[in-house]
Amino acid sequence: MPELPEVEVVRTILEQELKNLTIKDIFIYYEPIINGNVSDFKNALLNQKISHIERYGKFLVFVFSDVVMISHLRMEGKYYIKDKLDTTKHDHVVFLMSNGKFVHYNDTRKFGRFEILKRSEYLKKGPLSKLAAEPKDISFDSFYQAIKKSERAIKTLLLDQQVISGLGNIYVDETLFLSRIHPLKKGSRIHKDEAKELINNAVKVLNKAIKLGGTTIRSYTSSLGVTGLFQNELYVHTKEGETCPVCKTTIKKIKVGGRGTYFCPNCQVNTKIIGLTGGIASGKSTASTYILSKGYTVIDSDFIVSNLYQKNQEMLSEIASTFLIDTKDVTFKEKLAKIIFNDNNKREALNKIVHKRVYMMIEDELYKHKNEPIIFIDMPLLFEVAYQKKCDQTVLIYTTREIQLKRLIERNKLTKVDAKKRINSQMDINDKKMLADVVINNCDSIEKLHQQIDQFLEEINK
DNA sequence: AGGTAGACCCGGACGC
DNA sequence: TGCGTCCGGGTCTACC
Repeated sequence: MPELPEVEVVRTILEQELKNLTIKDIFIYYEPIINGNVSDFKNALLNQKISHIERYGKFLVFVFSDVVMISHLRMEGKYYIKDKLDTTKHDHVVFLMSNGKFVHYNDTRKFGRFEILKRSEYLKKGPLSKLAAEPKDISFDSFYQAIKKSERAIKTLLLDQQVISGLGNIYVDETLFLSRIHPLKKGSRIHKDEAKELINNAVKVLNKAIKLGGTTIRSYTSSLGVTGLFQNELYVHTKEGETCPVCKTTIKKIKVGGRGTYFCPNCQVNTKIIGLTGGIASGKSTASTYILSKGYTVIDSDFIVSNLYQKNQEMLSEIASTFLIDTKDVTFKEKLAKIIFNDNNKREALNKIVHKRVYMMIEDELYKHKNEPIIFIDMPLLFEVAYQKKCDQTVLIYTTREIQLKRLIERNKLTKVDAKKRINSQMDINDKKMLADVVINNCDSIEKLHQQIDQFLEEINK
């Protein structure tokens, strides 16, 4: 199956053999292989001289003076150059060249396609206009933006020629394996550093394959039927049931976007993200401490926030200029709290400044723990900021409003009025109950709380 | 509207 | 041998 490396080998050799030759005749044996009108196709090419041959992703482009012929080999397209017309069962198009040689296009499954476009617009119209750059040329930002905004599986994204071009099924599996990324991981969850690794590894995989394809091609003399040696160098693709070369775990096969997908379940983990939340004074911290003691990573968003307030000068100066307060003042946080608790617009403005930084730090934490199958994110305002869409599951630690109020007054030494205000600044706990996937009732003893958590942990590990 | 999943094309390989 | 099923790159279509 020709992928970018094979297509590049074919391009090099075809250009070598056909440059500056003129097409003298064309024989077409299977018409659907031509996109558009067949006689237009012939007329456009007859007596035209090949100036050179380009390649974009897996597309070959034969460039003539006024037109180009785009050729895609799809699954099994091959070119053979022969001294006489010598068609076999799967030859569908033959070009007679001005040096008397016959260029045979052979394609067992007839998936390949030809198309004629004007030389002046072939990059603006047709299949090449939508093609993204290939790994070695792609701008990191455009690639990262494209995957970041998508909820599609990273495997599907890497196969999408509009996201990055030149990678086929085999190369994507190999690239993901080298990058230690699960094929089903959502694009939006790919960390910046992972995106960099993906590009680097894709370049590596392709270069290696070009090298190996290049060595095979020398054994072919007049034909260009490229098979390549890369299949001997695969780590995971087609290796279902064999052991991972890194960790000896059995390689698994699944389907992603209808494509057979091979990966190592130990090296390539798709972390399950569980959002842990609760109303203020609902017992969420007790729960998260317990989960932590069971060996799970719990990312504490409150801790991240207080860290930002202590250390992130850039954020502090943004707050200072937005709210016109002195962030070096020891009572600054109390003053800020007062401002936002009485003004929804101001609270939103502060959230905007703080949240984007919190999310980035959470992503960094997730990346640090990317090999763990389950990670909790402890976030009091999870539903308020709609973070559930970034989680696989949400757990609410629930108590009644009455217990919440009582605990808050005792714990924070607040007046009833102030405690109520705090509670009211959050979403109603009963509304949260509706949004949560799992509700853990903490109206009773700590033992009962632990018991329910144990049960939950058992379930998610099934 | 824009993103996404699935059908489609085709014949060889493989399992029963 | 014969029949059914699977595979796959890019495009098209249908569906939210």
